[in-house]
Amino acid sequence: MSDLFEHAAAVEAVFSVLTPAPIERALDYLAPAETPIGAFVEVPLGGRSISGVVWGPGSGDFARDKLKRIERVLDLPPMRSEMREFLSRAAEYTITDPGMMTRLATRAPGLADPPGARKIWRLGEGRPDRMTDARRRVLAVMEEYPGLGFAPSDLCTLAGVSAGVLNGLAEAGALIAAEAPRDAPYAPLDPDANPVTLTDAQAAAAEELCRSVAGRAYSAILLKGVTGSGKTEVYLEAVAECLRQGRQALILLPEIALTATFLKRVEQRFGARPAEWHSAITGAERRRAWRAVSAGNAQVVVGARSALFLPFTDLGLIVVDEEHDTSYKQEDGVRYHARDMAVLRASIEGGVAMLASATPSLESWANVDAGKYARLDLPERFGGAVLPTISAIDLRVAPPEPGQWLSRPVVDAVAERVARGEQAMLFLNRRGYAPLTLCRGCGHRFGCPDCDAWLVEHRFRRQMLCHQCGHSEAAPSKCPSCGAEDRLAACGPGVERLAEEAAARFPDARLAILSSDLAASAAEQKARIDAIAAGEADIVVGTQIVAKGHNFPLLTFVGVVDADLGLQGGDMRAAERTFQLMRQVAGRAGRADKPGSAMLQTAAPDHPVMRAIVSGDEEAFFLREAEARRAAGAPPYGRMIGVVVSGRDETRVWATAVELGRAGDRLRAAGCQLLGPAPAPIARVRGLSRARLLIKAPKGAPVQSAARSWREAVKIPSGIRVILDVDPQSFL
DNA sequence: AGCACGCCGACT
DNA sequence: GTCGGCGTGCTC
Repeated sequence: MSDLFEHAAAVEAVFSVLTPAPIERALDYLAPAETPIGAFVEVPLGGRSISGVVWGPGSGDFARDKLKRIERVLDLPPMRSEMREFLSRAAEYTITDPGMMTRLATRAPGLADPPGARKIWRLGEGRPDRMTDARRRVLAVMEEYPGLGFAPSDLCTLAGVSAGVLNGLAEAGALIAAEAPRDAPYAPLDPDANPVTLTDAQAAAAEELCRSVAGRAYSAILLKGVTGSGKTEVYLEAVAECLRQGRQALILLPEIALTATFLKRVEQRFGARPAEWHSAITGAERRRAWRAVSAGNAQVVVGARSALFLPFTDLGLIVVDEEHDTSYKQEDGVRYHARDMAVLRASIEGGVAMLASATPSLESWANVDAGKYARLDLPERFGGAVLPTISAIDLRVAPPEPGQWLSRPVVDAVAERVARGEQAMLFLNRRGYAPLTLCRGCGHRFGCPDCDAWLVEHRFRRQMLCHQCGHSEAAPSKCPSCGAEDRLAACGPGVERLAEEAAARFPDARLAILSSDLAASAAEQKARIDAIAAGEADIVVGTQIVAKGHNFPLLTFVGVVDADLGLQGGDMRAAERTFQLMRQVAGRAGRADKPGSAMLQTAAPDHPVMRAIVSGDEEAFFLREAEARRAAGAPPYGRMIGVVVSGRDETRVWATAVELGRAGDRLRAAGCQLLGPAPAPIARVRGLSRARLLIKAPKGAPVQSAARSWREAVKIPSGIRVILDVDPQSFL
């Protein structure tokens, strides 16, 4: 009898399970019929056991008698349908396998472990008979934090001992094993803990944002505020409203380095520390955050782009801070753009996507123009400060002296600031001493042996470096081709050479150079920046690392040595990137009581970018750029898929026109439009090669399989990577 | 992604 | 004669 009942209870059904493997579709498995859709499970696959998510009812296209059984259902809340839809659509859009996308959503350690207690060590009364150095170190750590318990692994790390030492101490009673609750809860955040006083402009913007959040429905808003306008205070008001609504909020930051100070700010505003999520947090913290988000107990998460894949239960707001920042584009592994995925997720969750920036991306300008995003402006700098005045210096009219790079007006401006005891900055976005070295005897040019770039001389390091592939060699004393000595000529400037010129021009000024390769560590870099901010330099010579984040309160002048630099090289985004970089760099100059100024040395002052930077009419500029993109079918107006091919091999012919043509025909047959440049150059690539096939594909086109067949057709040799490059589009 | 199967070079 | 390189293909 009871046997019969048990059989009746164990009715099995077929489910499709998505595994974190690059398989195009979910696989069918048997499981008890009552297994919930979305359940986190373990399944057998290819002889081993891996995690998976029950994606839906079985497809039925695999013989039922060949199906394997789900091994285990994990003790976790099932993945919500919104999350499954998000992952499916994100995978579809980025042309990755849904399993690989799901992998991003299940990356937390110990998810399969039962919730419960974990073992910790506490300090006991006993002491071992024999005291060793290692034992002393352990006890010293314990005594430094009296009353605290330590996880075994943490204690080992802190004391620099192996696990055996702890066991010895435990035997002597010096350490006592105890249990601590796993995953301590996050302290509740109070939206009204520490309200800040806002300016009228801030208050008006905050009110509008709060209205959107209170609407509990999808919307996307571009919050445009110049540097120093107090964007953060404003969007934290929206976070406060989200808390009042009882919904979760996610704040994305482009760089991990920014999270520590940001967390303090949030803690200050809401009275408790929010959850933190990025690649640098510990395993325990990761597990804690994932579980708390999943249970709805983490109200606010501050994190990097990967935080988009956390299992929120009710996500009411996603803030994308510095939305134009290129680090939101994930380039390795699964490729996605966090800004666009944030908008997608908000639209599925019924929440608000808030994109904040002083220099919005072209995509966001275009989406505002198309009515897809609302726009809110914070026009003033906090405290009534004004933006620096920006002017262009026509290098054809005011050329620097031969062998020099600074024009008269820039030299005069620097001299004036230095004389007044203020700080001046010279900006050149090129590392090293000179971008090209050649022999005046025989004309030999120093090129990279591994790729097709020139070697850049780095005089401080006494090396020749390839900025493309990283190759380095010692700086030469004579020409390797003709053997001539003293005939090597450095062509063009890098920051090091610029610093040399500045030192010669201003021998009494204190000079500082900021370049990513001149600091041994991140800590040293920060120390250098802090020293400059504190006034320990009169003239700062720097590359683009000066453009981001760091504040230089004494700086009142910025001279851009070569404003045209970024416009070379046919990058689709060259103009908008130049605009953003110039505005960010120029924006470093000036403060509330002392307006700054910036000069851009350019050979093309009539170029639309230069005119836009000088006039400040960025909306018109970006919309014109967007129009050009529309004409080319480029993002954000067409889904653009590039097949990027790169490798380091010496490769002969491995992509022929015929083979490309076949793949091309398939794509054209599917309604795709192939845009140049076609990857024909691949056929004659030497060294590190990059070629790009741009495809404008209509929705639903079989791009994935076409790209695969292309890859198969061209018989790409080993060592060559083929990746699909997906550019952003707007959702809805 | 893993992992097994499978076909060509340098070794006990 | 094998060990082992990683190219190709499959996983319910």
